[in-house]
Amino acid sequence: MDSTFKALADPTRRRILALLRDRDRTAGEIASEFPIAWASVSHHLTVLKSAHLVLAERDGQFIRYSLNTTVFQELMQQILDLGPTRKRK
Amino acid sequence: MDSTFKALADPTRRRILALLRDRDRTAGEIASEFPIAWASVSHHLTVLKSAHLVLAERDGQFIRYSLNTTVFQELMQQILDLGPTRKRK
DNA sequence: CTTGTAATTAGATGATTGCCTAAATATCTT
DNA sequence: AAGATATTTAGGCAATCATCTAATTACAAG
Repeated sequence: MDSTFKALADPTRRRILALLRDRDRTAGEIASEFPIAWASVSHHLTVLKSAHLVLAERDGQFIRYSLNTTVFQELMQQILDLGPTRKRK
Repeated sequence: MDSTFKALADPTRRRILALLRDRDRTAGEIASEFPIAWASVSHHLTVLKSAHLVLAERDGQFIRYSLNTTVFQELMQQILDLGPTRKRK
């Protein structure tokens, strides 16, 4: 889970996730939302991919990114485990 | 919220939160759980404090740390906002 | 008010991170 | 096959981070 939290530590990466929340997007669509070089965005996408927070799929000339919904479930559980102790069984 | 996510990015800090989940502890109690220098743990505690994830209170000679429960609520909401779109109202 | 214990702050160092430009790879179009 | 577009990979640089040792602050107890 280390890579997941590390991936979320960067604001650009969190904004990428927010973009993907509504609909899937190509790498270019994502990159054009940021004032940094495409290569840098590509790097961020690699980090998110390694953390399994997003999925990448080639679509012809493009690469389409989407949220990996299942990992968000696990992440939620992790955060719950960090938080204050719940009512005991 | 940047500082919150950054604070969670380090495994030692997440373990500190886990320790505080069950009960409050002094800085020394926390530090003795880790193989690193007390000064390093103190630094981690400062990061957690800056992120408002923990609260510190002096208790005589000691400083007692506890979880800041309210921030965990907000954090949960943040994670929810990053995740896949929920059914629209 | 001096000594001991708890904890933080200061300053330094090596590792990681985020960014860049340039080059490479993959696909589509002609 | 050659050219155009989409995206990633490579190599480098400055900033941030986790850690260390040493010095400092805060309180307690003689």
